[in-house]
Amino acid sequence: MSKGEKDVTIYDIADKLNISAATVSRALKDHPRVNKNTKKLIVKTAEEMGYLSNSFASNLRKKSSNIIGLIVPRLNSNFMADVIAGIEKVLNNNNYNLFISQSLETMTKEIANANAMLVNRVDGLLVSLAYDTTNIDHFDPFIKRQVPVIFFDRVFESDSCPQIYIDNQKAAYEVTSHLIKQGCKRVMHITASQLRNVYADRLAGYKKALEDNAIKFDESLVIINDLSREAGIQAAQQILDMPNKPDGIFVANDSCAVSCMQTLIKAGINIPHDIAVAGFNNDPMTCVIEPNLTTVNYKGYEMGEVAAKLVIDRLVNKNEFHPAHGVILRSELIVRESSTRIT
Amino acid sequence: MSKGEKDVTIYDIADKLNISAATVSRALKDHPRVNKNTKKLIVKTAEEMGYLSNSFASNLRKKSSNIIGLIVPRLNSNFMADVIAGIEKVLNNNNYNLFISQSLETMTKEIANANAMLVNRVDGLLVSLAYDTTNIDHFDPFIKRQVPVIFFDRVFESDSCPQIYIDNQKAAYEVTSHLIKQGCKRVMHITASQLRNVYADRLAGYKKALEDNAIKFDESLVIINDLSREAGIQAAQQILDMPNKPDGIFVANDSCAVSCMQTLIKAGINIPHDIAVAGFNNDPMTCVIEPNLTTVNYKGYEMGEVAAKLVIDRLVNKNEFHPAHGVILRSELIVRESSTRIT
DNA sequence: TTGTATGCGTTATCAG
DNA sequence: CTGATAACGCATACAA
Repeated sequence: MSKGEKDVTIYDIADKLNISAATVSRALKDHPRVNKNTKKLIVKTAEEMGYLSNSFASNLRKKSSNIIGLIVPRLNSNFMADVIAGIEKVLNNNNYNLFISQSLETMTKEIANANAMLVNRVDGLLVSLAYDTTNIDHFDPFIKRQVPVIFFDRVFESDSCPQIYIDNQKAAYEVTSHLIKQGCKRVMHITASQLRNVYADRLAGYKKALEDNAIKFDESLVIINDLSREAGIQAAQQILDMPNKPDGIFVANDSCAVSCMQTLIKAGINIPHDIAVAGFNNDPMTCVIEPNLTTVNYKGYEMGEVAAKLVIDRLVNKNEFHPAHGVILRSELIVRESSTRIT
Repeated sequence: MSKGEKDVTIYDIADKLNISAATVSRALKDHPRVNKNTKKLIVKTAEEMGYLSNSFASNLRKKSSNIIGLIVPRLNSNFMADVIAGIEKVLNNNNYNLFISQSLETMTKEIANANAMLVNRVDGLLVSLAYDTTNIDHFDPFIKRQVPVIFFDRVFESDSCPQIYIDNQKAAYEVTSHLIKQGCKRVMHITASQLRNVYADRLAGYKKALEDNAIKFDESLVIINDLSREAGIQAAQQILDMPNKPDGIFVANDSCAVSCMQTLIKAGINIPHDIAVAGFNNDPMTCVIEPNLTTVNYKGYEMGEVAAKLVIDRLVNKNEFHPAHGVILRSELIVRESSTRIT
């Protein structure tokens, strides 16, 4: 071991100042009952000696890490970036750190991530679920240890875990109704794993809108894929092969909607006149594609803030009764040219 | 404290089995010199009792966390997503965990992130610098403590920190030469903070290409901004106001290039015929904009892998001499319609 | 306001 | 192969 110098501890500071380590510890934690002058002196010498509190020891003693874990399907979306920014702001303001990981949409990796969070003893966990997660047993160890687990966006019904999300059914209802109002008679819906509330609810909202407009639900107009760019291209090809094409498409996310649109346009389809298209999420890409994509906007930043506040609240008021179990946030339909037939 | 049950420790397991805690510890760490049967028994009872190793204690004892820190300017780019995926793969295979944070392009936040990493005692640090970072003093504490710090993409010249990047000057030279070959006489360059190698080098490559083509460098054809979407729009407006417009633009990233292009097109400029445009990074957006954007591609995944391997190597071969100080990765020009005038 | 003493849960050393 | 024991560095109950 060629350690340059051994780490400075509170004992080293205590020795140097001829006081007890306890006083040093208290001073550095800004404990109220310690003499102002000695406190100042201790802080100063600690600085001078290059002291760094050993979080391992401190955590061991306090049995808490001040770290919040975050597990999301993917990091590289604008929505998730906003969520994380919101979470970070709140956590930083409350002296917590954030431990981030992504499941890449697989339950296997989600479980691995959860285990890493467990091993590293996060004080709380914020989760948005992967596509194929069928159960949430991997979060049981947290619940058993009283570590709050909070779901956001892609939630899971569970008494032990608060949930934060938007009214996906209502949003999808609005999108579909809008397409119908624009004259669409055969609206297709492209979405993802029905295991996830966000996609199941959007399908439900789509169905409800059809029903309310006296349009019979047609199973063959629903495509379930992974909403990737490639899946959008494939879906478009499938549509192009249909003898009786849809005249409207509601895609459950923007990037898939965009690649689908591109492929249709290349094949000579006029959007919105032959087929009107709408997406979901209000990704910046929606304003790059021509015609600009109609979509649903909801604020990730706010969702992140709410999630972080909620976990902190659980941590601070550990033994209190928490009535609020779910928080529903606002979303809004943004109509653009990809679906505008009537002006 | 209403802790459901106290955490199970190796002592609890030892008591139950009437053996020593030392043996339990060894068995759980798969130490070779422990009886196969007792080992099996210990592992089984640990499982049954819901034992979870206390990483605080373990880390304290071992003086290492098996956590690698990662500080990046932003998480929400495709490039960074690839980098992170590469890092994660390598780290996971080597039993390390990843602690991610973003500086949001400010040195202030970068310093805060570094401090968090320090406090949480990461074993190594991977960094891509923020726009306005003027020095790397905030990484000194790591170096002093022999914690390896490795820069990638946005690097900083420093003897103590290995660096991984692409040859930005060469890439920019190729882009600029390409535009010139397409007939551009007045190529504009839009880039960001010259504190960062990636932007300084790209400007240098741009200048070199001009020089080699006997085009005089014109200060007024260089715009330095933050390469955001908004900056792209502003730059376009500035261009539209110019009496003597450029006939080519090389933008140092794709999202700024795209918003700039959009604004120009809306104003009636024909791309590529009035102005040819090229970006940098090969973001998916480049294939959404019409005409598709010429750009430079480089593999983030690979860069992540290399960075992670390097940090692990430093950790494993702690006291060895490490000759390789920098790694330069490959990049390639991808020509698309936004810059194609000659076919 | 300060000091003393102890334990947090592991791992490593040394002895058997 | 196993056990006893001593750190690791900090925070707190209790005593002064």
